[in-house]
Amino acid sequence: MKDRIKEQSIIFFEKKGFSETSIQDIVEALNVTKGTFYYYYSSKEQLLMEIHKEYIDDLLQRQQKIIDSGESQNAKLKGIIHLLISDIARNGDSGKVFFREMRHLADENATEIKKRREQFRLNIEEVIREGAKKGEFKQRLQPDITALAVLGMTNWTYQWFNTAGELTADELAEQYSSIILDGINMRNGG
Amino acid sequence: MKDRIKEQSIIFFEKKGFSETSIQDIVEALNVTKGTFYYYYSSKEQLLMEIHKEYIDDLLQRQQKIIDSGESQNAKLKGIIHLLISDIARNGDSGKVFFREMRHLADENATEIKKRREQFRLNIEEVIREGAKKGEFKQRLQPDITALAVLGMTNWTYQWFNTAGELTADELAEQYSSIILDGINMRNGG
Amino acid sequence: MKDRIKEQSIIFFEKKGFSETSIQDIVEALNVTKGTFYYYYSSKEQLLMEIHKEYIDDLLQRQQKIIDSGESQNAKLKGIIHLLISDIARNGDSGKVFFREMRHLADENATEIKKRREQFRLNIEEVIREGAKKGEFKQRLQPDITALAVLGMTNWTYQWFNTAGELTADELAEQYSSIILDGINMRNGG
Amino acid sequence: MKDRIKEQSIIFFEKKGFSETSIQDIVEALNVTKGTFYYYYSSKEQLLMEIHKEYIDDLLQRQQKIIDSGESQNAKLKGIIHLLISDIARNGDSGKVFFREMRHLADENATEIKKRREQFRLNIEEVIREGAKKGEFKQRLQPDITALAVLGMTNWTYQWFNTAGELTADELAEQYSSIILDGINMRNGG
DNA sequence: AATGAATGAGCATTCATTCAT
DNA sequence: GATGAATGAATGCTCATTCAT
Repeated sequence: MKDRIKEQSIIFFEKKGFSETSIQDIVEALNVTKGTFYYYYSSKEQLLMEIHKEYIDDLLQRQQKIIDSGESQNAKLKGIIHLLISDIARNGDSGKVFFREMRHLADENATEIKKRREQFRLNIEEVIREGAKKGEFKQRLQPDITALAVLGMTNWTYQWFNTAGELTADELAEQYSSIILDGINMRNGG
Repeated sequence: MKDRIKEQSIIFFEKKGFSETSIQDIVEALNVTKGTFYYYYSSKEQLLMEIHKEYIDDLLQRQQKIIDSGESQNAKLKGIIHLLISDIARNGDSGKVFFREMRHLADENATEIKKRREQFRLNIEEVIREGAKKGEFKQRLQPDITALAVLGMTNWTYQWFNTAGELTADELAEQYSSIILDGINMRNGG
Repeated sequence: MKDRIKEQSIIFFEKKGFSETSIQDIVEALNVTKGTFYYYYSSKEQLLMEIHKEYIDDLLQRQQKIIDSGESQNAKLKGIIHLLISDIARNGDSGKVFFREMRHLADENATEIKKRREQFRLNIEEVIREGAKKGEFKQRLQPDITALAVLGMTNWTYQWFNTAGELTADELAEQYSSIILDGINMRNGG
Repeated sequence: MKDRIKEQSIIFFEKKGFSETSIQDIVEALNVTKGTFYYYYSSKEQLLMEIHKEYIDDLLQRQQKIIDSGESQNAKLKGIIHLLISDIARNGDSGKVFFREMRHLADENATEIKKRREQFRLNIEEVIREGAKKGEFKQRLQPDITALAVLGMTNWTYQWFNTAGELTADELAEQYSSIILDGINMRNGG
C-alpha cells in the first residue's frame, strides 16, 4: 500500500504539480481514505521526500558504477549522459517530479537532497577534471562550467522528451555526447 | 501601480512559487488592499500571463534582430546563446518564473505562450539548418535535436546562475558557445 | 440618466435577482462608471425602493379609480383582477421585481412598502365586504380570506404568465373573474 | 449532523434568503466549522437542491395518494387544496424556501425540480379535465388556467399564512375550496 | 491497518461604497 | 455630472492534518 500510494502520487504530481495535488486526489484514486495515507506517511512533504531520495540515490549509485568502471574519461562522460537520458525516458514521471518539485521540500529535507544533487554534479566535474589532466579534454574550459553544461543539456530533456516519439533514448544520448565532445562545427571531423 | 504589482509578484513568484504566493502576500508588500489588485488584474492567472507574454515577446524580438543581422550562422548561434544567458542574468526573477510557472496558465493562455516558445526554438533550429546547408555545421546532426541541446544548456542556467558570483554572463556565454561549437575534446583545437 | 439606470436595473433584477446583480453589471450595460450610479442613487437599496414605490403607487392610484367608479361590487372586483393581471402582463419585469425582492429593503423602507401593499389588500377586502353587505356576495365567507384568495390567484401569474403566449391578459382576467365569482362547479350555471 | 445542517439552513434561508445566508451563518449556529459543512455537502447549491427535492417529492407522493383514492373529482380537488395549505402550514419554512429560492439552482438542477413542479401542476389539471368530462366541472373553463388559479391561490398562502393566527389550515382549505368550487357570488347557493 | 468525522487556517474573488479630481 | 482609483469586509470553498474508534 505504501508503494501504491507513492506510485499514484508520482502520477498526480507529474500531471498536476505537487501543490495542485490534494491528498484527496491520491486516496480517491486508490479507493482508500485519508486516514490510510497518514498511516503510511506522516505528511505530504515526507512523501515527496521519499520520492526524491529514491530517485537521486538510484542515480548516484549507477553513476558510481560508471565512475568505477576504469574506462576512459570520454567513455565515462558518455556513460553518464546516457544514464541521465535513459533514466528520464524510463522513469519519466519520477524525473519530472524530481526536477520540478524540490522547492516544496522543507529546509532540512531540501538541504539533504541538494547535497546529493551536488554530489552528482561534482562527480561529473571530477570526470571532466580528470580528463583534462590526462589530456583527453581541453584544459582551457572550466570543469564546473562544463559539468553544468552537460547537466543542463541532459536534464532539460525532461521538458520535452517522450518515449512515444521516433527518437530512442540511446540515439539521443549518442547525439548529445557527440555535441558535447566534438561540437557542431564542421571543422571538427564533419 | 499596475507595474508595481507586477514587479512585486515576480519577486514572490520566484521566491515562493506561483501557487504558494497569495494575493495577500503581494498586496501586503505594497501596502495596498486586495481590491486594488483586482482593479488592475482580473485574476492571478491573468497577471502570470502578462509576465509570460512580456518575457517571451521581448526575447523573440531580440532574437529576430540577431537572425536578421546577416552574420555567419556561427556568429548568430553565439549571439542567441549570449542573448539567453545575459537575459537570465539580467532579468533573473522573470526568467525563473517564465521557466517554472507556465503550468499554471489555463489552457488557452498556455497554448498562446507555447506557440511563441516553439517559435523561439524553431528559429534556433533554422539557424542550425542553414549553417549545415552552408557547410558551417556538421550535416550529420539533426537540427531539431541540436537546437534542443542548445536550449537545454542555456535555459538550465536559470537554475544556478547568479550575478553575484565571479563568473560574468559574457564569460559563461563564451564558454558555452565554445562547447557547443567545438566540443570539449582535446583533439578539436585544444 | 437616472431613469435609464432604473430601467436597466429592473431588467437585471428580474433576470438575475437583486443580490446577484452588481452595480458593476448595471453601469457596464449603460457604459458609465460606478461613480455615476452613486451620483444619482445613494445606495443600491434606495434604487430598489424607488422601483417599489413607483410600482405600488401606480397600482394604488388605478385601484382607487375603480373603487370610485360607482359600479357594482361585482364589476369593481372584476376591474381589480383585470388591473393586476394586465399590469403584470405589461410591466412584467417591474412586477416580478416587486413581488420577489421586497425582502431586500431595509426595515424602514420595507415597512413603508408593506403599508401600501396592505392598503391595496384592504381595499379589495372592503369591496368584498361591501358586496356582502349589499347582498351581491355570500355572507358566509370571510372578506379578508377572500381578498387573499383573489390576490394569490392573480399575483401568482407573475410566475408563469408571458405575453408571448396565446392567452391575452384580458382573456385570463375574464376566466379568473369567472372562477372567483361563480366557481368551477357545473351546478353554478354551467 | 447532515440533517441538523439542513434544518438550520432552512431556518436561515427562510429568514434571510439563500444568497444572504452565508455558510458561516449556518455553521456558527451549529457550533461547528465550515469544513464540517463541506464534509456533508459539496456546495451551498447542493444543499438547496436537497431541500427542494425532499419537499417536492413528498408533495408529489401525497398528491398521488389523493388521485388514486377513487373519490369524486370534487373531493380530489378539495384534497389537493388541503394538502398544499396544510403542508405550508406545517413545514412553513421549507415551503417558503421552496417557493422563493428555486432561482438559485443551477441549470441542470433547476430543470429537474421544474419537471416535478410541472408534474404536480399537470396532475391538478388532469383532475379538473376529468371532472369536466364527467360533468362535475364546467366545460367552458380551460383546465390549465384553472389549475394555475388553484395553485396561485393556495401557494400564495406561504406569503402570509402563519400557524399562530386564529385561522386553522383546515378552515382555510375549506374556504378556499368553497371559493374555487362555488365562487363568491350570492346566487350560487348563498 | 484503516476509517470517518471534524478542524482551522488560508485562498481567490466579489462588491457596495467612498472620494479626490 | 462624471470618472477612476482604492477600500475593507465578506463569501464560497479547499485542504493538510488530527484523532477516536
